[in-house]
Amino acid sequence: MTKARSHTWQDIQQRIRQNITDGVWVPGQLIPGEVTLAAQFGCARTTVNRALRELAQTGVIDRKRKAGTRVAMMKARRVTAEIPVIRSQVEAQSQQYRFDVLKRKFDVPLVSVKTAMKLRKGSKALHIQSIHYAGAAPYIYEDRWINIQTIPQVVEVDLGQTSVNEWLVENIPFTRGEFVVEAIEANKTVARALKVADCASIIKSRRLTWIESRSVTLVNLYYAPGYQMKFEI
Amino acid sequence: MTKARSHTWQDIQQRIRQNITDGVWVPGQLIPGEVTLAAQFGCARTTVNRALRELAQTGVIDRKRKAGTRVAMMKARRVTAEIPVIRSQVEAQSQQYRFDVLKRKFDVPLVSVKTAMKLRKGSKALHIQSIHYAGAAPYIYEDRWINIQTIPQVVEVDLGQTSVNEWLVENIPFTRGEFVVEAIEANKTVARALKVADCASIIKSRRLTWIESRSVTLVNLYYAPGYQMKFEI
DNA sequence: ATTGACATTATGTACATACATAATAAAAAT
DNA sequence: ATTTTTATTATGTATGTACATAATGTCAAT
Repeated sequence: MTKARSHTWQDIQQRIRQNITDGVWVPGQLIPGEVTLAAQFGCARTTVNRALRELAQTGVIDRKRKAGTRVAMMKARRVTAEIPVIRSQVEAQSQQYRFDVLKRKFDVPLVSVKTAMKLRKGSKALHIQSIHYAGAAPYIYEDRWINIQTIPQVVEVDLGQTSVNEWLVENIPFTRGEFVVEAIEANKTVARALKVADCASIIKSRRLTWIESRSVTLVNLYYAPGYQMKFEI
Repeated sequence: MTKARSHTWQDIQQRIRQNITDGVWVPGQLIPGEVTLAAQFGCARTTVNRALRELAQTGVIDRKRKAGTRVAMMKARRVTAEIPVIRSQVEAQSQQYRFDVLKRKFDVPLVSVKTAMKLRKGSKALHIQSIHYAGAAPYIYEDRWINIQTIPQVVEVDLGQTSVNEWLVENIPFTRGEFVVEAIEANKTVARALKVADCASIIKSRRLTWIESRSVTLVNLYYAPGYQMKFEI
């Protein structure tokens, strides 16, 4: 019996992981309870609990009260990505960042935008269109709507200096939302903005964020051809 | 003084969140220490710790020993998605799932594949190409390489019954890897497989997974036009 | 002024204990 | 046989205590 005398939850977690990757516990199988494991590893139950809790969070195991803990079937994999502000993305490639605001205007949004953002009938929203450049080349074309009911302060922001995006992430600290990615053929507007052919395949992302039940902003981003979105598994 | 007499870490977390969204604590600001907060909320420090720990994990706050805790500047947003097995995706749309294996063969992979998977020079890998259908329509075209050094058992699997993907997720429990998404124009092979025009814009994803330092599989998926990939923020 | 030793401090963790809660199994009532 | 009630059990959480660790500031030695 080798005694690795470290009872950090990370160590316990590692040993549990080991049992799974080594096939000691196979997917679907019930693993020993917390008390048993604690005794086995010679640590407190709370430590085992912490180790298991984080494994459940990342989807390696499934836990249910009374039913116990079993190795996940992994019907789904969780992928995650850090989506930095565009400036950082560009500068990370050691390229010069620059952006142009093409339009900044209060508009009555399209019905699709209005319903998505739960805007009141007839109310206007701030509509901003801009191009982000990496060096001389267009990098991303941005088409954004902002709910000025939720964020009235945004009206005062000087867009010559900071992009709305950066202003928002620095001043509106906590939002939730959805992020949808699809492939499209560039339409005329987008093609002209990104300086690509009309039928070019590009990634479009659509992000809608909320504070509580109030929409903040709806952003459509059109990425220049060749853009890769990277995730971790 | 209203006393919400619940000291669950979720409640404490909610109240801390509230302070951030309400602008009581602005981005970059140092917030009170754990002991202070515990006294304020009338709970144990460990409970505050749990609440703050999870907030740090999701990137709402930044913590450093001795330096204290401050509201994050949110330079980047974390997005996550559940990527289910294709069968589940199709069946979730209440459509019939079916797949065809076009090719299943041991090949010496291209150099790009070989280096990405860290395969030994000249060694073969299992190469599988298949089409996944949603109802009658092609849904995803799959081009996969499997490292048979890592997963020798896969050679025995009957591909008529279960797709390799499903077999892998059910039998190889714990892998890490990367997942890259981009927009491409369908080439001849893909276009024929998905029954779309040659220049059609489609999403291509490339997933490479590892067990420890041994590659498991490299999968290129080509999604039918219109496919949307959804993430949570 | 710079370096190094040391104290200070806020977060991080481990543990024992106690109780809460959800899901299940067993027992009782219909 | 079916439903309802009750007990059981494994996970989930809260707390006090103790100590670990990393980062910072302080003060003395050079």
